[in-house]
Amino acid sequence: MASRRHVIADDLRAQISTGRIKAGERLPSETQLAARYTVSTPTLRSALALLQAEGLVEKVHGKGNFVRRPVQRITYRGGSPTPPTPALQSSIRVTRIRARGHLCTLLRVPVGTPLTEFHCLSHDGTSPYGLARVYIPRDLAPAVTPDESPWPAKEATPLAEIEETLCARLPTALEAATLRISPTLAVLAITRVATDTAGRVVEAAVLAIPGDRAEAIFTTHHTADDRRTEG
Amino acid sequence: MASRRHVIADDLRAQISTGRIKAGERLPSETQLAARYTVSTPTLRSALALLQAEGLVEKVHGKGNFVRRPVQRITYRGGSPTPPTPALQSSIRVTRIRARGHLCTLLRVPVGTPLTEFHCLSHDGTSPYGLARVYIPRDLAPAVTPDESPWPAKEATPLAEIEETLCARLPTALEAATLRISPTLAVLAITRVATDTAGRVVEAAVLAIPGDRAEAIFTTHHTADDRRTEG
DNA sequence: CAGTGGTCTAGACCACGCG
DNA sequence: GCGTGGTCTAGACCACTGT
Repeated sequence: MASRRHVIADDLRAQISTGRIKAGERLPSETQLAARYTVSTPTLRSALALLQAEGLVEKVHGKGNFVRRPVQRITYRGGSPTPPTPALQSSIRVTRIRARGHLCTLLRVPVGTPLTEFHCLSHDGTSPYGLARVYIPRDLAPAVTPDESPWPAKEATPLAEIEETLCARLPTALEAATLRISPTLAVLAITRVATDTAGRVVEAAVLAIPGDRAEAIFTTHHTADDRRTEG
Repeated sequence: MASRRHVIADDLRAQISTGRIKAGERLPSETQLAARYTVSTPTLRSALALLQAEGLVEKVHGKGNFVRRPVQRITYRGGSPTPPTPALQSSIRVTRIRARGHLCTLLRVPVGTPLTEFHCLSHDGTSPYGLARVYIPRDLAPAVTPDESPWPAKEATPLAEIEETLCARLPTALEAATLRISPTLAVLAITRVATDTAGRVVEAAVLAIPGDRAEAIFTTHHTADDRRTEG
């Protein structure tokens, strides 16, 4: 029942949580740990893989295994048209692209429609923790440049509805690399589509947040007359 | 860049998606596959582990590796006090427990408060796919028995607000076993807390849905005066 | 360069499912 | 009992990071 790797993982987890191995610190090398626990290196590595999947340990090739700092939890608040984490450092890259494939479905536009893409990576100090790709039809966001407010004002088109679809999935190779997480650590993926009163999609956003530090909160108010709209 | 396991996984994935290996079918044994791809068994197993994590293949000890049937996607609709998947077979177990630990925080009740627990496992035919644990203070759900409607009527206490918190995490050992998913496949975890107009928590639910087949949708309607009702 | 993790091998033995 | 997957070993060699 209790395989060696679980015993080792439990022991290391305990050492981390009790502070015997502090956050940010490097673990002994895999060879040393394997010797200490008298197991082969593949076995020890599989134990570390468990801690990786939990987001507790980060492996850095050529350097070692490091205890991850207890990251502050990222809270995504649903129902808001504004960026998920407004008061955050983030590097934004703006590109002009044309709609194709899945984006056409999301934005309900024909293939080739000019779009503005915001590729946004949120940081907390050195560690990245949020990846957002926002797509806006260019005719609705006329002249957005990196110098201006990166999040285009939407007052011009009154917002009618925001639909957010969430799922848990493994990160793509690109997402794992960008967010510096293990490819085995699931991300919380949020697809947000905002439509205006005319039924046009004014914004589609695809967000990926590491599962170990993200949570999304949705609050639904029910009025006294029990108007059960929604779904 | 392209490690052997990825090449093998890509090949098997292609064979599955093109239908050369059909859903429900058993793959050749790991020994056979290892021979076919001229790799060692651990390498082949690590390739299968990738497909497992994607939810494409299910391993059954002593029997073999099976291609999972393309499960219909489970859609959880946010903002509703009713069970997430109403028209579904589900086995419900009702227990009377007393609040402790995390439940006290969730339900905002002191330790020892009598609760009714609904342990609910939703099925689609033979395969389980949703695990829900619903907790209700017993004084608010006076006489609920398995024979009655399992979901207590809430008309007595007008609902004011529902807060749903979502995160992506690995399943607990119990969840993985109950849902028959690999422990490496993330679940979408939803914690739903419903409060009535008096501010009391009338229901707290903890749901776990396999990440490969679940998505949660939240719709937010914005009225002209930008009043943030729910959805 | 030395030290680290990344990948892979060719076996071994154990645990499970089924006839 | 036999075939299956589950776990583990004791190495090997490659790739990356620092000095």
